[in-house]
Amino acid sequence: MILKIKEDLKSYLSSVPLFSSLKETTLAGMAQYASALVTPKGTTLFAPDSANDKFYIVQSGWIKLYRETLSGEEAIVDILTSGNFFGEIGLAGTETMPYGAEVIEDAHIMALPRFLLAEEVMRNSLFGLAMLQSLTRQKMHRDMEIEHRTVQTAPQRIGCFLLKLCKANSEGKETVLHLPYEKSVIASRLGMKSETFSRALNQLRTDVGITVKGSTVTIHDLKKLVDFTCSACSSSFPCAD
Amino acid sequence: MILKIKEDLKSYLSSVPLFSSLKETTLAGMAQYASALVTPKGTTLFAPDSANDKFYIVQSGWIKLYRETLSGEEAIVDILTSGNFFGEIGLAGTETMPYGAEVIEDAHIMALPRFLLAEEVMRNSLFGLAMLQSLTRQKMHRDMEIEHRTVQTAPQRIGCFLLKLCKANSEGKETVLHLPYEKSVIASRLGMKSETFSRALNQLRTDVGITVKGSTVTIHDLKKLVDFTCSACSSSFPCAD
DNA sequence: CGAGGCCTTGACCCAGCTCAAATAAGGTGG
DNA sequence: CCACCTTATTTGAGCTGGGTCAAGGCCTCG
Repeated sequence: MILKIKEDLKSYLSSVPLFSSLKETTLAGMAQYASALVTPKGTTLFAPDSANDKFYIVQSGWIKLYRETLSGEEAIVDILTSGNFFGEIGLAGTETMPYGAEVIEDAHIMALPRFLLAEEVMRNSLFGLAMLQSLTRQKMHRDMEIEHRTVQTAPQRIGCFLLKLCKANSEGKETVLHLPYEKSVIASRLGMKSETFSRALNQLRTDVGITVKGSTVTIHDLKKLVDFTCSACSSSFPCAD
Repeated sequence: MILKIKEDLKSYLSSVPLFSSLKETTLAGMAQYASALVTPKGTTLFAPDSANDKFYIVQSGWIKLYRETLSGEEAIVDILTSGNFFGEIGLAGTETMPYGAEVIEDAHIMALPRFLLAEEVMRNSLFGLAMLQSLTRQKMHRDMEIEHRTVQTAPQRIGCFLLKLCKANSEGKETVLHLPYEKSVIASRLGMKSETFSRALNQLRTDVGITVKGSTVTIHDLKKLVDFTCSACSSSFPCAD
């Protein structure tokens, strides 16, 4: 399922914000070791608790990071897309990944051996700082996540998810957007079952006026949605992402 | 409520694991700017969303980090004790803290201006790496937290909490331990109401044989507790903390 | 056109929440 | 050290959001 293609890895790497402080020669060195993966939906990059010494950067598509219990229950930890990275966990000395990674929408991914990162952190403190900032921000998102799951209802969590999707084009009375991956995955990402997701979406439809047709959602009154959603959150729309 | 005492700040700083890579002179420099706070239970160090430019290291006692919604609901993000730190969030450029910090058991805390950290990260990449590892691990804990709240029942979450408390002295058939802070805070930390906590603790008493007297808990059969608790988790006791 | 995946709906259940009241546990001043 | 007040914890009763189980509906792809 995993193809490797050789093209201009270096130029891609240089376009990744995280790597903006890297010198040309460093990027070239990394490109030597990097591989580009073209992975179709359904590909498992690695299983939970498997050994792994790579660092991944998502170029396009969607990747799900998840943990699962002995009894087979799954908790989605995060869902990543273009520009996001994962696998940095090994920096803390862990040899195995505490989560698994699966492609949920056809993706292009770049993989680097992790030792390159550690080396670069030691050599280039600007890069270290960039990593630090990124992780700090990620940790904060987890905190938000925990808050959301504690204080928000299912329809509110969905509202929050929709709002994040339309951040960019928040102007105009009517916003049309596209759910980026399967509803059942969104449900699980938001910590609910898909039946609940379905019903909660209906509730949003009648209560705050959105229209759902397949994976297309139209928000007719943004303000109404914001009021409904953010009333049970510590930060309000447009919130720190 | 906050007293400043001048004593040997530097020697304390040098004993903090996070700072193990710092040179004597650096530590001395930091000590110049550091202040030691003696804070009684109930002290608010800073409110959610307040501006703050400090980095805190807990020497003793317990600190609660929390977020709260407009309607006054509170979600506890983390509870910290000796050796833990917080306030690093500013490294990511945020000027305000997305959470508040309150002392929940009399504490000694060290505060440093945050710019010292940023400086040191730039100067000393070993320190940068240490921060990075620490944050990586913290992020992973958040992931665990999210998993726990999704897949574990209330009694299981309590079991998990108890197991963490007796990690150190896990030998011996009978383990006696002390709840480190108020039950209502533990409840909230575990994402449940205190009524639920109380009932769930009773359930643990009858189902896995523990004894509760005030804030003292006796575990009569560790294995039984582990079996009960960890069956709905991706990692088993003694799990990566 | 048929098979297999998603998604939705209905019926019912239950863990955990809410409201209210009774107890316990500290903490304070005398 | 005691009486008193305040705050934490426990318990009871009843409710409900979201889960479970099972049956269709719908869409995609071979």
